[in-house]
Amino acid sequence: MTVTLKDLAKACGVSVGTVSRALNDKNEVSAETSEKIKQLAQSLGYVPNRAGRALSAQKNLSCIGILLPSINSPFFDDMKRGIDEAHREFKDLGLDVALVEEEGWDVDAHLVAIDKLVQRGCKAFALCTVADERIKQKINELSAEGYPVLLLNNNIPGTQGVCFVGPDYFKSGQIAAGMLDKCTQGKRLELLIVMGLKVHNGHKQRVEGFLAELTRRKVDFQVVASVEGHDNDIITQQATMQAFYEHPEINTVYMATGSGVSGLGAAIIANREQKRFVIACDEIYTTRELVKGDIIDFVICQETKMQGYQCIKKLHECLVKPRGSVVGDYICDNLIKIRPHFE
Amino acid sequence: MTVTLKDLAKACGVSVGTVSRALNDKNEVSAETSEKIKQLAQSLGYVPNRAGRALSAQKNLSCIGILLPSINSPFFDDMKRGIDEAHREFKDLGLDVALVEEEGWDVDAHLVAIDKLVQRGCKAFALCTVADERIKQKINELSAEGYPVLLLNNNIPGTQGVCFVGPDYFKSGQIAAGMLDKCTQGKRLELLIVMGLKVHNGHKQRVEGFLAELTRRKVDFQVVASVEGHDNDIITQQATMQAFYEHPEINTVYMATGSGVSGLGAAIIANREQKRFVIACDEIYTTRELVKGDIIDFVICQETKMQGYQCIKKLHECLVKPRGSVVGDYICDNLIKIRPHFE
DNA sequence: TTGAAAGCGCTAACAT
DNA sequence: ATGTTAGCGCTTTCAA
Repeated sequence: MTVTLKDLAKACGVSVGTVSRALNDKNEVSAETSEKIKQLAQSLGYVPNRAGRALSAQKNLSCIGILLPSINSPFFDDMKRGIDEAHREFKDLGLDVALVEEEGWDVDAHLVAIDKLVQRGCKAFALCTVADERIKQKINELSAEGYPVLLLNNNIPGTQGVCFVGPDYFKSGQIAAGMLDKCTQGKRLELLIVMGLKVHNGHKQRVEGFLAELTRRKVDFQVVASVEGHDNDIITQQATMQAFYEHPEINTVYMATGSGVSGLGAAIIANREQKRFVIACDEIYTTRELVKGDIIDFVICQETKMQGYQCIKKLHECLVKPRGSVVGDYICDNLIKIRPHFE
Repeated sequence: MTVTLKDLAKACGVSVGTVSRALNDKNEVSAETSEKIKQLAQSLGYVPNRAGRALSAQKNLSCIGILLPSINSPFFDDMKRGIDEAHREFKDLGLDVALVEEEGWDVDAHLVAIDKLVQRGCKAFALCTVADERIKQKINELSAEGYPVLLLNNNIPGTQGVCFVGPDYFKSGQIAAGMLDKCTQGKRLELLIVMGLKVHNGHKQRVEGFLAELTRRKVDFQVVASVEGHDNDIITQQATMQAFYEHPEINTVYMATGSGVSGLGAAIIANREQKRFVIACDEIYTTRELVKGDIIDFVICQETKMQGYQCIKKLHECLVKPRGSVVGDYICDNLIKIRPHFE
């Protein structure tokens, strides 16, 4: 049979209350007994029972706070679906979820949003935000106070005691390059690269991975133009059309961001007489339609829904597990999708 | 606050015991009260609390029985990892798992294995087996007795009251064809198709999807040869080499099964002077190595680990939910993987 | 600093 | 057919 608190209590000659307190680092227990109990728990292979804990926690259930820059951004739809699903699943395990949505990546707005979550009494945080100094500081503060903080989708180097749930952007770029190499064997590539937001590390890393892999594979290529779409449809369309106009030799397009893809689509369609190979990133409704219409050749997707699901699962783990135990990153897969995927 | 049994009891003017019995269809409660209680539960949006139920069930926890033809088949390694993970996660929710492994797809052996699981007292079943009449009958028997039966990886049409966890094989073939079309634009394809086992529906469906999609896309192709590898490395190698010998014009290979891929690899390497485009299925160690070595161009994978995880999650749902509620299929994704995925 | 005990939601055994 | 109650593993008050 599995080891319970009661077993430990009996074995140690103390009460269950004391064992519980020792294992949860409540500071009302003597260092000596605490040590003895922990050692015993270790050697007997004690694993806390989630059901018991959940039931007990039911009275004052703990809340996870999530920040998403998801307003007017269909990219986050699937992620929210994943969050909802996990929310439903973990509710009866004593967990609640508070979601705050922002429009875009404004640092001040994000700081306010985080404070809002704190004020709501959240006990753990999943943040999809940017690598800004003040944000970093806020994260480290929360972390120092003992709150688990998880970075969602966009990693922020230089932050403490957190884990990351999101894709490997560099590899995403490498995979795009690998596909291109397979599909255009030998042909010289005249490239247009469409970048997204400057504040988003991932978009940059994708381009780096993309170029690194093209180079490593000795693909014959040249970056003819590189434009910034600012994750905006109109800007993306204009910038792309101008690039096509100035550099009609462009025969390949790599778009390193998911947002603004409608603009890309419009630009390609307007220049349809010239056949170009087009790679996009991330799966939203528009992208699917463009792939189905053979405007985009393939998409490198991230498992967005899974990210939403996992960030809750991970934080639940943090809250349930004994304090200080490591919770690893969840690096999701880069999925290549082509037309049959969407039909 | 969430609705509990106690709330329902109070609202109905009966005891919690009666409510519990009514909701779980124990036949010791009058049809009348039962109906009333169920209606109220519905309208109040009662959702049973997993933690409470799990804790209560802890005394006599229910066991899930799994049958896998996994002996000497690395394809199932990841699936077993997924099963282990889910097993660990659901243990403290009152669930146990019994795994019976077989070598290959022998009907008699599988029937014996299923009986073994029944004798062990399993309350739900996940079966990776074949579409044989006796097997179907056995499944329908179990189902009729009220046991949830889930078909894992290989669906069996004509079975009752079950759900399926596995890939869309037809689409897998379509995707292979789509990729081929993208990568070999315009070139005429002289095809070798390597089939797997006759008893496995999936392999057949892959080939069907593959040919259907090539045709739909008006790809210029011809199936020069089609061999059976019987999921065996030696046979696959010999058959492939002979096909290469008899039809040196073969410039494309589609292997619709995961097992026997070492044999395919050996055959390709032995004929390396002729460049051929090679598509394989399913991800095992050997496949990864062959992709890294540029012997295989890309692989269409199924989410094997996820299948292992989900079959337990689904069956847990079946056991926990009120009897008769529908549990949908889990159709996993077809993942295209190329070299950067494995590096 | 520790022990004792209540209670979280649910099921099953026992009592009526 | 229905009510009552013990107990699953855990946390957290309340006493000591």
